[in-house]
Amino acid sequence: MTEMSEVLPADSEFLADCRARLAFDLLSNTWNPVVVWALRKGPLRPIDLRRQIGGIRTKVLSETLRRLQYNGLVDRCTYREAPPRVEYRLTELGESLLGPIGMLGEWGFRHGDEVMAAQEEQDRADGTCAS
Amino acid sequence: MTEMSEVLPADSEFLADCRARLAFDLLSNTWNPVVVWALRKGPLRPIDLRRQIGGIRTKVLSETLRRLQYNGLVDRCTYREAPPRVEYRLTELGESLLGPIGMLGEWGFRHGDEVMAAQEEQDRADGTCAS
DNA sequence: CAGTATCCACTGGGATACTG
DNA sequence: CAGTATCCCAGTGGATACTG
Repeated sequence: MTEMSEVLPADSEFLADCRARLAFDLLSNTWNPVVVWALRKGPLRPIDLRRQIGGIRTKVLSETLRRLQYNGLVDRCTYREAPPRVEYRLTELGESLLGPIGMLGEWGFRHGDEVMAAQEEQDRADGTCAS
Repeated sequence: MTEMSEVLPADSEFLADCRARLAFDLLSNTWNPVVVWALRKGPLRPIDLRRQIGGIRTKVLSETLRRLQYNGLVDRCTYREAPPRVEYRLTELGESLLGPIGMLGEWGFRHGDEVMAAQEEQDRADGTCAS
C-alpha cells in the first residue's frame, strides 16, 4: 500500500481511464472474486473448488476459470497421472487481488446493516405515498 | 483499516455469505464507482456530473443515481430556487467506499500491463494452433 | 436542466444434459 | 472427473426522443 500519488493520473481523469476500470471489470463477474478467494490457500482441483464454493455450476465454474486464466489471474496445471488431474492456482497477479477482495468483503460485513437499512427506508418511502 | 480478523466470519464461509458480496454487487455496475468517485470532492448537479464523467447518457446516469440512492450511498438534495436545482452528494456510507474504489483503481494502474500481457499471450497461444 | 419512455443488443449465469 | 452444448431469462447499458 504505497502512496497513490505516485501511480495515479490527474484526479479528474481517474476512473475515466480504462486502466482504472480493470479491477472493477475483473471483480464484477459474480464468481470471479469467489474463485480467486477460494484459491488463496493454494491450488485446487475443480471438484474441490466446487465443493468449497458450493452452489456453482460446472459450466459457470469453467467459464470463470477460463476468464481468470485469460486475464492472467490463475494458471491451469495438468498432471499426467492415472487418472489425469487438473489443478488451478493463483498467479502472482491473482494473489495481488487478494488484498482488495478481502477489503471489499470486509466492507460488506462492516456496512451491510447500513445498506439494508437504507434499502428498507427507501422501500417504506415508496409505499408511503403509493398512488 | 482495522484488523480483518475481528469482523470476518470463518474463512471457509467468506464470500459465500451474501453480506460479503455486497460491495462487489455495488461496484459491479459500470457507472456506480465512477459516479461515487466523481462525487468525492462534494455535491454535484447532474449536469456537472455528466460533464466531469463524460460519455454517460442521462438515462444511465439517473438510473445509476437512483441505484446509489436506494443503497444509501448518495443523497438527493433539491433546492427550491429559480430555477429549481438538484444536487447529489455522498452519504457517509458512500464516502466509506472511496477507499476501496481508490484501491481498485490503483490496482488497475499498477497491474494493467500484466493483465494485458497475459491476454496477448493467451491470444497468441490460441492463434498458434489455429485449426 | 432533470428525468423518463422506448427499443435494442449483449453478457452473465442458472438449469439440464451430454462427451472425453 | 473435467469440460462442453443448449436453452433461456434478467439485468445493464447504449441510442434516440420526449416531458415537466
